[in-house]
Amino acid sequence: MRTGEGACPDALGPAGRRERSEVLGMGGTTGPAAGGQRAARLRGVAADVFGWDNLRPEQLTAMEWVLDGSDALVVMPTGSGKSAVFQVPGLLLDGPVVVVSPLLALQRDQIAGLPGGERSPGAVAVNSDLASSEERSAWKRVSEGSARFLYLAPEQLAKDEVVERLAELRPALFVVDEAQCVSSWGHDFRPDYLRLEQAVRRVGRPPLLALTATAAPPVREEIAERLGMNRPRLLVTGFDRPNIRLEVRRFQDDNERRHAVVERAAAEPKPGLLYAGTRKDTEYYARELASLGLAAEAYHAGLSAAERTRVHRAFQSGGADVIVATSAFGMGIDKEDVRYVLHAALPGSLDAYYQQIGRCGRDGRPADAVLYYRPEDTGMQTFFAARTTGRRALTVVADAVHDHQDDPADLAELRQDTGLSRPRVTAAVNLLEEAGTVATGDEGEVRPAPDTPPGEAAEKAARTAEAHRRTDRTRVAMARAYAEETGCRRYFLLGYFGEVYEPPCDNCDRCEAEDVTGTQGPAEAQRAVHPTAARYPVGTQVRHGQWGGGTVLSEDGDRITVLFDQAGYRTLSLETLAGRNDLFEVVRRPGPDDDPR
DNA sequence: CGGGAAGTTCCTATGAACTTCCCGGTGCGATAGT
Repeated sequence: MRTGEGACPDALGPAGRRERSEVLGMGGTTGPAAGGQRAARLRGVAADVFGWDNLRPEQLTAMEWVLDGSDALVVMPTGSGKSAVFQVPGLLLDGPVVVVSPLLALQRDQIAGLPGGERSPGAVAVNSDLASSEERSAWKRVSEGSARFLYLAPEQLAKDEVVERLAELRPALFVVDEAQCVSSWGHDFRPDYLRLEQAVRRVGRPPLLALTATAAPPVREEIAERLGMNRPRLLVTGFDRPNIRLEVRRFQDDNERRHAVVERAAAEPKPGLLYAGTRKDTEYYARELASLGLAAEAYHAGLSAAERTRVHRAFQSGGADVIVATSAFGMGIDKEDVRYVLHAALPGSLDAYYQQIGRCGRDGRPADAVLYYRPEDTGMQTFFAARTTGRRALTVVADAVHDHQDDPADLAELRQDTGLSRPRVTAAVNLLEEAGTVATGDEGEVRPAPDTPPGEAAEKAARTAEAHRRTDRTRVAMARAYAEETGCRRYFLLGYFGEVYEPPCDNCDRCEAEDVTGTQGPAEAQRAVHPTAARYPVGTQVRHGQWGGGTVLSEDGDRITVLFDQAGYRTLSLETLAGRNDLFEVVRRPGPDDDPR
């Protein structure tokens, strides 16, 4: 977050976002707390230590929750002072604050952004970059209290010695920053994200605070559940970014698409971001744009650390016109004046898409988010969604857990027994545990559930993995549905994030197309753009004979999109459903005071 | 799941059409070698 501007971070104003916050009781019962004295103390710390003279009401509310010791999930846009929510109350708590953050570079930036000198609240990061003497001194600073904030990647908390040290220090607060990673990375890529609950329990179960800029309702629920939050309070500020113009261009031919992407990137105001689907494509587009005279740089995880740092700096300092990147680029970027985000391929989910396009137009001035789409793009995303922990690994790990029945093994021992890599063993245990066939104890030992033979355990875990695959595939399907949407794109996108929105937005290609055609459009399209008479308003609770209970996310012409609790996202044809009360029924229509999730 | 490079077939041309095979995104931490 930005510091040193002498004011509280407040990006909501300039960006023109709707300053609507919702305090949603996911279990908690109260709205903003009244406590004037607590607010005064928080304001004092904000002003004296950080130099922020104003706190926004949302920030203050969340800070009071933290001070109260409640678990809380806060969804706020990047640059809106999210970090302040733990930094300010953290200094009023009795004990160190653990901050779990996914990238070491992000940890470095945050620590560097804290006030220095005498007023420094003190912050250290412990990770594999440190020499052993540096590591010792970092821990010493935390135990002496000269460092209040301890930044860790989730992998650190998989180590017994780290957990034991922390347990002795009795942390006063446990923060999970970029908490969407729990859902997006925890299942396979970085499985230690799904073991944070164990770690929190083992360090004395301090109050939990999860922070994220982008999380659709099912992601929020997964974060709360996976972290083991206790009746968490939920604060969500408005998602809409009205200054970002939404557009999708559809192509049959790949070469035509490539030309169109290059032309657009070259013609748009600078600077911009171009997301490509593969590393190879980032190099291709960067080369093409460079040949047109643009300062274009490719960025992906295959580059050396030095090269990545160089490109990152060039972007931040304004020395690059366009960065052509894979999804590796972006987290922690805080640049105000990005004018466009183009996608040369369909992303794997709208969660990823919204996060990526959210990186333009932070100054509130007009910006473009354009998706260049081919139906074939879903192929690669479906391929990624299909990869998961295999049946073989589940069987081997379930057997190993069972063999240790009388002398339970921890993850390190299971790794030795099975010969599988650390992430694979962790992912397998996560699945077995989610399926209820093993349980992890307070010492990190993994025990089989009573009366569950290993074969059955592996079978159940495989079914759990299959359910995750199905959900991932429905996320790809939703990204595709956005690309093929015929009504207002903002309405569709915000519906995905559980936000009620009244179209037309007049700032997307579909709304503009309707304006041009006037009343000549087909009745369906008219209804899609002006669905004031929507038969199934956003938030309507429904029940489907095959897919069970769900929530309506959007209505587009003769189709509605529903998020089913078990079956994921589905698009249903109203024609098919007409008169089939046995197949489909409305359980509850949203009222004015309803939770719009 | 789909694209693209490399290999194979047609059967006696010097390329075109087909088949096979491999590849595709995110980062931590630890290890091996300078």
